[in-house]
Amino acid sequence: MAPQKPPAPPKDYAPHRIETKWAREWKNQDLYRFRLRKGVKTFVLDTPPPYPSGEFHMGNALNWMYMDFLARYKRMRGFEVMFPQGWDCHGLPTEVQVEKKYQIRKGDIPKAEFRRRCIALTRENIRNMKSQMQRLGFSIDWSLEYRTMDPAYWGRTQLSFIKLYRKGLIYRGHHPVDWCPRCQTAIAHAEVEYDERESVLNTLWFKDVRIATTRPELLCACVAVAVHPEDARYRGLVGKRLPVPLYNREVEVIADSKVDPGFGTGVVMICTFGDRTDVRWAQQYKLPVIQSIDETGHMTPAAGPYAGKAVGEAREAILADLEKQGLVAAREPLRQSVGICWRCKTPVEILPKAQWFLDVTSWRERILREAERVEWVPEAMKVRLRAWAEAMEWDWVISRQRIFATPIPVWYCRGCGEVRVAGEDQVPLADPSRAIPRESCAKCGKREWRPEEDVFDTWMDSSITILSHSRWPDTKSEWFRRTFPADVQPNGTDIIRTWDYYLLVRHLALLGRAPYKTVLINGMVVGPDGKKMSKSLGNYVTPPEPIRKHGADALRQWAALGGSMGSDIPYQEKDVVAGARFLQKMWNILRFAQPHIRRDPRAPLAPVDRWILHELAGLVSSATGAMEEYAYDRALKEIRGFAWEVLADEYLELVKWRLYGPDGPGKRAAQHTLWVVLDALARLLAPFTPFFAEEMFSVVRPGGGKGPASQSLPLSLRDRGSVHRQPWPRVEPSWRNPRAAEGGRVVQQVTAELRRVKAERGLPLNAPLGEVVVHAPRRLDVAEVSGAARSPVRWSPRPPEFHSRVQGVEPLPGAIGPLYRARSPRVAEAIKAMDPEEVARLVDAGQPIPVQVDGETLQVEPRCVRLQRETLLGDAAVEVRRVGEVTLVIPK
RNA sequence: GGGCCUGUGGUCUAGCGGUUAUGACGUCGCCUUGACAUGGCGGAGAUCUCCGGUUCAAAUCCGGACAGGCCCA
Repeated sequence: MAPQKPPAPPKDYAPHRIETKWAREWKNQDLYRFRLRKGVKTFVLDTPPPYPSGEFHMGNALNWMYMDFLARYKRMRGFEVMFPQGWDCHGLPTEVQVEKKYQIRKGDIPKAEFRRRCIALTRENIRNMKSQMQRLGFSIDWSLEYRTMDPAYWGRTQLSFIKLYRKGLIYRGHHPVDWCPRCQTAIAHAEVEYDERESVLNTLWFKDVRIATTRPELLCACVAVAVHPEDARYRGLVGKRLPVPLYNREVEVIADSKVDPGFGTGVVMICTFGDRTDVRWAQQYKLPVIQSIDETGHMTPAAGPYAGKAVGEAREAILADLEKQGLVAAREPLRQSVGICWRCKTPVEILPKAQWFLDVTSWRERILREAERVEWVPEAMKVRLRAWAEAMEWDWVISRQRIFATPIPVWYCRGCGEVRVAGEDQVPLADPSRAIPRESCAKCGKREWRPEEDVFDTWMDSSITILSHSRWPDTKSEWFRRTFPADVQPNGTDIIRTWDYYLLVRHLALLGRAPYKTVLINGMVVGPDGKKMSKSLGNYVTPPEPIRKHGADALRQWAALGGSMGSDIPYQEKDVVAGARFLQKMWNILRFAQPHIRRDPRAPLAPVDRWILHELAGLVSSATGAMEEYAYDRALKEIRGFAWEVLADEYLELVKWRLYGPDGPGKRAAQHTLWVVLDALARLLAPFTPFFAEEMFSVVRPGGGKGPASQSLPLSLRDRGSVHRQPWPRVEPSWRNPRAAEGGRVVQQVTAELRRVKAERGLPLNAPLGEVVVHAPRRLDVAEVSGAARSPVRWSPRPPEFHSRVQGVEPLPGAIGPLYRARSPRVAEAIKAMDPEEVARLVDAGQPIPVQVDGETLQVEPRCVRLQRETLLGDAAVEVRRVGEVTLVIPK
């Protein structure tokens, strides 16, 4: 069959058609499958599993786009890349969604049924999010997909619990915990948010002492009163006992320097527990603990007549009674920050509860030391983790009172309360109540066991993701050795104190080593107004909208160019539009080039060909450097700049005359050079605009990996190979040729200048100018300039026939400073004061310039100055232009 | 209240010891030239938040002030 050219591409780039086409092809090819291969280095990303809320938001998108740039780049650099994807399924938000959807409370139906509904909803949400992720073109290996709600996954959560328990790092204890009365569960310190709320500061009479409190309902739990030890007003008070109003009790007055004498009256009551300071004081002074609030946020019998009332009601009732007895001295509004539940925004209470804990406080130093050894990008983010780890004063509460979560595999002896933890061979254990041990209690001999009803904190699941995909606990296998620890842990600034911290703690406890080598931290997406994106502010945009309007490749460019790694990125549609325009420009370049490109390595290159290859070499090395530093903004900016300004605006204009001209060495050189440049560009663009790059690659190499362009029928992706399986461009030695490149650069500069002259004269680009005389010290490729400018050109080595006058001398601080240090300003002044003609004479002769400074004569080297020359017109019939060392004379 | 980060043309942003201070969007003028008017050429527009200091030299380093953001209390 005769060779046949592929049909000409349509005029407008249609991102949807192209992107969906390649997405489909890639899916069929299983392009991103991770395999262990002999002699091929692995590169592992441990990706944070998103919570399947049903919506993949812009912040997720930014995070994953960074991961994808990295994964694609590393793959092209020859690594076998593991880019897994998982889902952090368990958790309160899903329980709340299910309650809403079915109009029930979770206690209304059997737990197993409730769980089934949670699973069904999660599946649906995952489906939605997954399709959004696929539309963005992430090179995820979906065969590694995991869900924390699958037994294969949460079995590992249980196994890790068992192992840590045996190591003595997990214990059950009776500790104050943060408790959400609405969700009726303990929550971790990291799950407590703070919110400024309006409340009332009440000043109450404790006999003749006034005490300020925002929570009078805690009077029944008041166990002491505290003042600052140096507060002169209360010196006599310390050690005395004061009666608690309404309750027939007396408490001691203690002195502690943590009391702020400026707050209220300088006297505070200590209640178990109003806040974290109360917890500290109760421990320090061994105060009794009175639990006044129950799990549902109602007063306990300890509150006496107020028992059973909700906290808010109790507060009002107590205040009313205090007023009646004249015990309220003052009431004033107060703005204070209140700890609230991250999920439902209900103020949290601190309650003493029996819970499971993971020890993190006793080996804090070790955690800090390991964090120090990890590479943080950007570096400053390390401080956040360190500060968080240092401030950790409570152990991590790992038990929760929820339904949709991993069960804690434990039973308690009904006789003596002895704890029995499941054996490693019993996991995954779906329901401890259906697997009651048959053995009798080793301690008391009784054979009745009460199953644990609590479940694990979701972070217990999600902080072992990497163990799931490195197939722990089989730590001996090659698979494990080559996939653990992860090379990069990418995530946002917002989850450093949770995700990065828990991952570190967990793996240090379990395996004695950090689970990642590098932590890559991205900033948050903010709205166009610079504020955090939120639905209530009306600046909330989700990826499908810009994708529908401009395509995924355009949105990906916004992510890459938005700013440097770690900085917050404003979402602005105009940036996405700019990305779409770039692709349209590239598309036009490609449409122009397609009939011309042809691989022909033996064609003798012209100076401009040398020049663009030299520029390409510079682009490849700086883009590579930027990619290595995760500086995606810099890399893409340079690639785009090269394609638009160097290739399209300059090179194409320079070689059109050759490409349109008759066949010959010059034409073939241009065809080949164009092919080389486009082939490299397709690969450079691949990490950022994977869909477009694939399309471009299919145009550049329709006939397969090495084959020349436009010489055979287009092959399928399978036969040709994907651009995403190609090596990242490297600088070919033949591209580096500074001397030849310099000749080409002069041609480019001269031609650009002539183009400017035409533009200024209102002439079309292809209009002739009349004979142009180019005065240049080095021989010039006249044919090239002449061809590109469509004008006769003559080269003359002699300086032009006009006189050039030296206008001034500019001292160069960069050369003078290091040589003359403190005298530099005076040296520069003295040079400026000299006769420019005289300086020019010396400089032209290559002789040092004698400069008088501080009564001394310095011999200043010519390289310390730059001459400013002015060319004088001989007669008015010509226009004179200077470009570097070159002078152009153009007929008017 | 504490820690960290950031203040660069109208807007967003790069640069982080000697640059004519980058680019994008916007803006103004000229130009339909055989890939592209979603384009080309040219222009206007920045005392690099302010005040001190270090240095021959500071947008860049140090201190302080002011403003914003994030995280924590």
